[in-house]
Amino acid sequence: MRYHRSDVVDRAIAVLDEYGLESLTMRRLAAELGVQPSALYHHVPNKQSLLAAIADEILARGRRPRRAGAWEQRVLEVCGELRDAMLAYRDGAEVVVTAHTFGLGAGEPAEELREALRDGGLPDELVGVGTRALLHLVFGHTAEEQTALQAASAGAIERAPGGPADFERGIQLVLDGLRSRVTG
Amino acid sequence: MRYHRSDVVDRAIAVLDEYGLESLTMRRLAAELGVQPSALYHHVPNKQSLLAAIADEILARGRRPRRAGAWEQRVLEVCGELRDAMLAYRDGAEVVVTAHTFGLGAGEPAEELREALRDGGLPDELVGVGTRALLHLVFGHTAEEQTALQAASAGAIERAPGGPADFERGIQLVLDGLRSRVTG
DNA sequence: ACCTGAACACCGTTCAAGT
DNA sequence: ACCTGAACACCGTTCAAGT
Repeated sequence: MRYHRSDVVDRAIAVLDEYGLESLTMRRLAAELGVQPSALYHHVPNKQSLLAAIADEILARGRRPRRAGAWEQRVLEVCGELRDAMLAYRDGAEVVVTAHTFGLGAGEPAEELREALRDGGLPDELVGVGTRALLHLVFGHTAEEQTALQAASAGAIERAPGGPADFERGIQLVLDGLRSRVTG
Repeated sequence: MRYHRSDVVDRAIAVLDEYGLESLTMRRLAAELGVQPSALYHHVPNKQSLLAAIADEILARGRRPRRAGAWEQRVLEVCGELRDAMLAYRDGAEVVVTAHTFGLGAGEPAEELREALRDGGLPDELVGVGTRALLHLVFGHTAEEQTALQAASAGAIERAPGGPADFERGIQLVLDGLRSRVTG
């Protein structure tokens, strides 16, 4: 059987979700596809770019139709969508955050946030600062929440610090800061 | 010659700073110390805990005397200290952020931020949300800034999006959000 | 175009044995 | 207590050769 790049990415996400990031090796993925490890390099230049493709696909799968509303509402919607998308797969947050830190992927959601802030009437400079702040909050919170969730489900009964309520409160904090500059 | 745990951590930081995180292997570190790889396991239980110890040490080395001042000033001071500490070593941000995401280390700076927010008269619930938001901002911004800096110095002449000015603006955004709830 | 087979240059970690 | 030597069970990636 012959595979395409998307088959490789899809199967990689399945392996990630079932066995975790540390088990997602090129050799393991190849075995899962019934193929030699070297065959993967016909579909993907290396592991790093495969991980970037996985990150993009995880975010793409989490996309939801946008309900119109005030710009603050749109920001909350985009941030919530990002969080849900990452939490939908085991180690999803780690993969997405790592890819983003190294300048790969997550360009689309950033653009959507940027637009919302522009619609809010913020000066260009604040749009950039605000967008980055929101993304860092979403990524940081979700990564922490996911490791806590996974640790809890693995038996280590820790406190659950995050959750959707704390998540929204953090975003609201930044929104308040932004609002105080457009209303002031 | 016989080593102690702190010698191992110190040498690991030196290797990290000179050759980068991807070159910091147990085998490489052992060679650097003139010792067999297995010898390291007498000083450290595994690589993960070594990385956690490195993260703690990097933050400890960045500690500065605290100048008294308003609580907002103290927050800015702590955040700036964290950023500088991470930027002081190659891949320092990645090591510290990863350790923090997995629930290891960075407990001390979190406590200091928490105290500052309490001194600001914020209700307990906001102290928690605010502290986490500030940490995520600092970690996210610094990680991104460091990869950009290192990519730039490696020849890929990218734009420098971060820098201390953008950093402070992001923190100020959260401070504004917090202030709007204590003054309101 | 896509894949196999075989190799290269590595990893983290364990464990009996030495001093 | 600290270290050696040797092994175990893996990695990512390359490359000539096949179809």
